[in-house]
Amino acid sequence: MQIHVMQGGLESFLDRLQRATTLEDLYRATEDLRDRYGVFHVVYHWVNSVGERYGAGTYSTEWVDRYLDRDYLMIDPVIFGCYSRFHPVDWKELDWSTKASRAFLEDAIAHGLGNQGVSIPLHGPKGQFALFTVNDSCSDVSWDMFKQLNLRDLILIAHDFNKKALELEQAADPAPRAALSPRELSAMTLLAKGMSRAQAAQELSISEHTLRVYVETARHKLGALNTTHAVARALSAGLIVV
Amino acid sequence: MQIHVMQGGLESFLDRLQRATTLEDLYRATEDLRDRYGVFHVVYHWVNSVGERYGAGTYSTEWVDRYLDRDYLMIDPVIFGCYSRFHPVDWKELDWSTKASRAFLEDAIAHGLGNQGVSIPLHGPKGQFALFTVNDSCSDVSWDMFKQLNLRDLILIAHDFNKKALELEQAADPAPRAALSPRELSAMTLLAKGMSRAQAAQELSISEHTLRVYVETARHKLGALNTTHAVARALSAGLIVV
DNA sequence: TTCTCCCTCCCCAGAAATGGGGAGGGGGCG
DNA sequence: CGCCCCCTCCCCATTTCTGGGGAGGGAGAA
Repeated sequence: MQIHVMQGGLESFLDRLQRATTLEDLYRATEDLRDRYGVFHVVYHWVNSVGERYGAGTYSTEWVDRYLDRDYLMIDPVIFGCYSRFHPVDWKELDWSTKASRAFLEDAIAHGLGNQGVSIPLHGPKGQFALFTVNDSCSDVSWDMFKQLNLRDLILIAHDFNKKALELEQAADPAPRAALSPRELSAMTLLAKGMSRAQAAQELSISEHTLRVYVETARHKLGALNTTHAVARALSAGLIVV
Repeated sequence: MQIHVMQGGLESFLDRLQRATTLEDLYRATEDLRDRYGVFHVVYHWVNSVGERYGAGTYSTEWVDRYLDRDYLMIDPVIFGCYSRFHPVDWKELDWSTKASRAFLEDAIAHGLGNQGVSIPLHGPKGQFALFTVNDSCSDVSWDMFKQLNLRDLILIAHDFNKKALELEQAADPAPRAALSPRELSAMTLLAKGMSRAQAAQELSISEHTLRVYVETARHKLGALNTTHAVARALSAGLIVV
C-alpha cells in the first residue's frame, strides 16, 4: 500500500503560489501539486462574481472538451453537491443515483480520471464559487489514509488558490461603483426581504416618494436596469444580506 | 518577548469541536482557545442564511451590550472590511480614517480589548457570513511572530468552527423547499441579470405568458412575496448566480 | 397503465413600478 | 464659506406586475 504525502515543503509551495500572476501560473501550480502528491489529477475550478467560469487543472484537454460538449456541468454531482456545502466533500458522499450521473462517472473514468476524489468548496465574498479537487486511483483504504494525512494541508492550499484567483479577478475588475448610502442600503434590504415599497416606506417611517428616490438612486449607483436587478446586484456584491 | 503557540494538540481540539452540539459548546471552545494561545480574546461571530446574527466569544458581556446599544455594528471597520474579503485580515489593514471608527477603537480598548487583532472571514454556501477573530495586547513584533506561527492553524480552526455552526443551523432549519425546475431557474437568472419579462421570454424563445408561469411557480416554491423577493431568495440560497 | 411534473399558452382587472421632472434643509469636508 | 452628499417630499403619464383563473401535450418513474 503506497501512501502519498507531499514531497517538499508546504511553505515553499505556498510562497511560489503567492507569486503567481496569471491563470497559466495557477495551472502550473496544479501540475506541481499533482506531481508532489503523486495523484492522478489536481484541479482548481472557479466561477467569478459575474458567473464566468474558469479552470486550471491537469485533466486532459480531450476530457475538458468532452465535458463541455456534453454539457456535463448540468449533470455533474460534484458541482451541485459541493455548491451547497462548506467543508471538503468526498465524491462517495455525493448523489450518484441517477442514470445520467453514473454514465457521467463511467465516461470520466474512461477518459483518465481516477475512482477516488475529494473536492473542497470555496465561497467568495461576492458570490464567487470555486472547487479545489484532488483525484486519484487507489483502494478505499489508501484513499482514506491519504485524506487523513493531507486534507488539512489541502484546505490551506485550496484557500491560497482561491485568494490568488480573487486577486487576479480584482486586478481585472473595473473601478468599483459608488457606495450606497445607509438609507439606500436599507431600502435594498427591505425590498430583498419581500416588502412592497409601501411597507418598506412605513418600516423606515418615510413616504413612498422618499423611498422611491432611494431605490432609484441605488439602482443607478449599482448600474442596474430595474429594481429586481438592483437587489440582485446588491446581494451579489455582498452589500446586503437577505 | 513572549511568543504564544498553541498548548496541546490541534488534533484533540478539533476532535472536541466536532462533538459540539450547542452554541454554548462553541462558546466554551473559544474560551479553551483563548487559554491555549494565551491571548486576550477569541471570538466566533456569524450571520446565518436569513440574516440572524450570533456570537460566541470571550468579550465581556458589558462590552457586547455596549456594542449593541451604540450600534457599533454600523461603524465597526472589522465587519465591513472583512465582509468583502476572503483571506485573514489584520486589523491594521482596515480603514480607521473616520472619527467614529477611531472613537470605536478607543472605546473597545477601554473595555478590555487588545490593540492587536486578526479576523478570518468565512463565507457559507447560502450567503452565511462569519468572522473568526483573535485579539491580543502586545507589540507589533510579537504580533507578527504570533501570526506567522499560528495563522494556518487558526484558518483550519476557523474552518471547523464554521462547519460546526452551519451544521447547527442546518439541524435547526425546516425541511428544504421544493427544487426549482430548469426553466424556473433560467427565468430567475435572467430577471436577476436585469432583463424585463419580455426580454427574458424572448431570450428563452417562449411567450411572456409562459415566462409568467415560471416566475409565479418559482416564487411560490421559494416562499417569496413578490418577484424581487423571489430573485433575492434564489440568490441567497445559491440556486442562481448573477 | 397511471400519475406527477415540466413545458407550453391564454384571459381580465386592479395595483404597482417606472421614466422622467421638480424642490429644500442639514451636515461634513476642503 | 462653498460645495457635495444625504435625507426628505412631491408631480404626471405610461408601462409592467400581480392575483386569481383557464387549458393541453410530453416524458419519466412507479
